[in-house]
Amino acid sequence: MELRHLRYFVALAEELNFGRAAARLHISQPPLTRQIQQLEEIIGARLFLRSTRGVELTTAGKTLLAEAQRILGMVKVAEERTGKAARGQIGRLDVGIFGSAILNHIPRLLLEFRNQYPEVEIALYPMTKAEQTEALRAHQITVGFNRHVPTEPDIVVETVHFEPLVIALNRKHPLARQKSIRITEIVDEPLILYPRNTRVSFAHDVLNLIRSAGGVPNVVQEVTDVVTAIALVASGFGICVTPQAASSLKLPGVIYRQIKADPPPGIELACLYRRNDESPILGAFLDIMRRLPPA
Amino acid sequence: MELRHLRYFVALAEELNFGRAAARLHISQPPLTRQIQQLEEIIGARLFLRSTRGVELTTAGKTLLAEAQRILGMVKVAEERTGKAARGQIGRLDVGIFGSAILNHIPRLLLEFRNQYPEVEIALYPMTKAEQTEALRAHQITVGFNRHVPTEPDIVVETVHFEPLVIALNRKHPLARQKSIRITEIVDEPLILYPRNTRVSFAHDVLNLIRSAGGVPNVVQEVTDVVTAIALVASGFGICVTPQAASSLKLPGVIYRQIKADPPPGIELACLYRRNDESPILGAFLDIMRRLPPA
DNA sequence: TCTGATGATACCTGTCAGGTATCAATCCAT
DNA sequence: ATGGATTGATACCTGACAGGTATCATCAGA
Repeated sequence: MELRHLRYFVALAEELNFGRAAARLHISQPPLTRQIQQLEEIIGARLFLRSTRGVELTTAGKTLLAEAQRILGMVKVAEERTGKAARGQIGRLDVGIFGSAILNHIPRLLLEFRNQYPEVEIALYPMTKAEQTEALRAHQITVGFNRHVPTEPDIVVETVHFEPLVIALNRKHPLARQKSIRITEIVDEPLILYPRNTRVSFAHDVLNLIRSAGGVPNVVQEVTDVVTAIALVASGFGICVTPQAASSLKLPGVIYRQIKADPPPGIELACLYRRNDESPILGAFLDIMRRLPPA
Repeated sequence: MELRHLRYFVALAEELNFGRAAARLHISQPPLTRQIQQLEEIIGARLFLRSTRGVELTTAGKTLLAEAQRILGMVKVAEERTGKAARGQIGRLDVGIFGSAILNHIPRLLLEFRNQYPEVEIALYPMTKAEQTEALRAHQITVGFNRHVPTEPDIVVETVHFEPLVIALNRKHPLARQKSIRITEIVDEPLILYPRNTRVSFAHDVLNLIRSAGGVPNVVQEVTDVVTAIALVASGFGICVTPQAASSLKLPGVIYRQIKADPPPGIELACLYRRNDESPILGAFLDIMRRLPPA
């Protein structure tokens, strides 16, 4: 049996007249007669009762009509869905995220993707950087987000977003009068380090920055969250280096200053995916990611 | 798109190798290559990633695979179901029944039909004889059962079952010594008539029998149910003419005797259906009905 | 009885599915 | 490196068959 048989059958079942059905199918009447006869032979049952003033469905014909309409509908849906899948408009995007990475750029990105591809399901999996690489290789996730930038041959690492670091300091601090501050100017300053006890974070970058400027980090306090860190700055405990996003946290007595350096120190949010991944959903996602304007 | 495309696609998606898939389909490899290319053109999307050591499904291909398998499954089911419908193995049989008619032959018949055609749903509608004819014409029922035998040009009436009438009488009655009794012998006997107040019943037949034998019915009591009638016979009120089925009701002092006549008087259970009804379910039902041995 | 509508049949033709032969690309064993 | 084996793609031919035209048989209705 071929879909042609079903298409012809449905047309005839709806018109109940060979001539009209044939016209609707843009063929002549004899081929339609033959195809219907053939279908009846394939099924092994008479589907129509013919008379000189039209045709009528048999019980078997009525049964097949319902089935045929469902099948033809499914074929249409299958064509559309397959096309959509090819264009990345349906399916699922599995995203590996690394804890705090979700706080900055990513929500906007996912929101934009969801708006443009509403039929793509987005699944988020919190996992470490090592787990992300592994999960990518095992096809458990399609993209991973991470701050770190490792280099693996089969995994592409693409920078999504660069967020400069800023220095938070008390308004009474002498350096507060400057628009921007050099790292060398703060090497001896009492430092509030955040976050603490986290395996990989920009805290390491901050310490390295100071060391490479020839200083010895003078950590007076380690805290787990950025709010506490800034509160300590407000109280005059010391200064704190944070991502720029934290500067939206306005506490009395705290001001934020850019770091004067070339290139400016900052943290990079990177996106990881398989080098040979041809998935149209990934393509669509990367496309949006690359086009998304910075906040 | 044709089912051929889907069949070939599924074979290739499962084998992931043109040569093997072609062998499975009993065709050679080049036509398969061409049909798959054609399908990709119809869908407007690449379905396979080819390499020199086999093929791999794309995202679109994976989507289509699921759809195609469902569609091909449905086609198979549609063929089977249509064939079954043609053979009367699925569908519904709507039966009109007339009150007490259900008590005798019909349960056995319906049970036998259900055993042979378990996938046919049986619906019973109690209705009068007039309603049955009407319901048949309106295609609300497929068969009706009735005691009466009207003659309508478009409705076929077929006798299902003939049940002889028997005479119930007290063991002390003089006629009780005979094996069988003539109608002429009971024309003057006190008669217990049952059922009463029923529009169409064998009670009329009983009265007509007596009248045509030259008697005047001597009705001493009318009762609504057969148990009361037989109880009155046991008490010696009179005799009663009942369908043979009632003789299973054994009360002390009551004996049943056949009626000697040619043809023997009795009641006919008839089956009604539309003369032009070609429904295979009806055909199957009538077939079973005609073959069913008497109780 | 004639007419117009219906579906079926006979026969022709062009398309296309499927065949064979062969190629190009890649991998693997030597 | 290199030849053989394996993969999918291409070129070209052929036969089956879908679809065309012409026509028939049947039957309802005027």
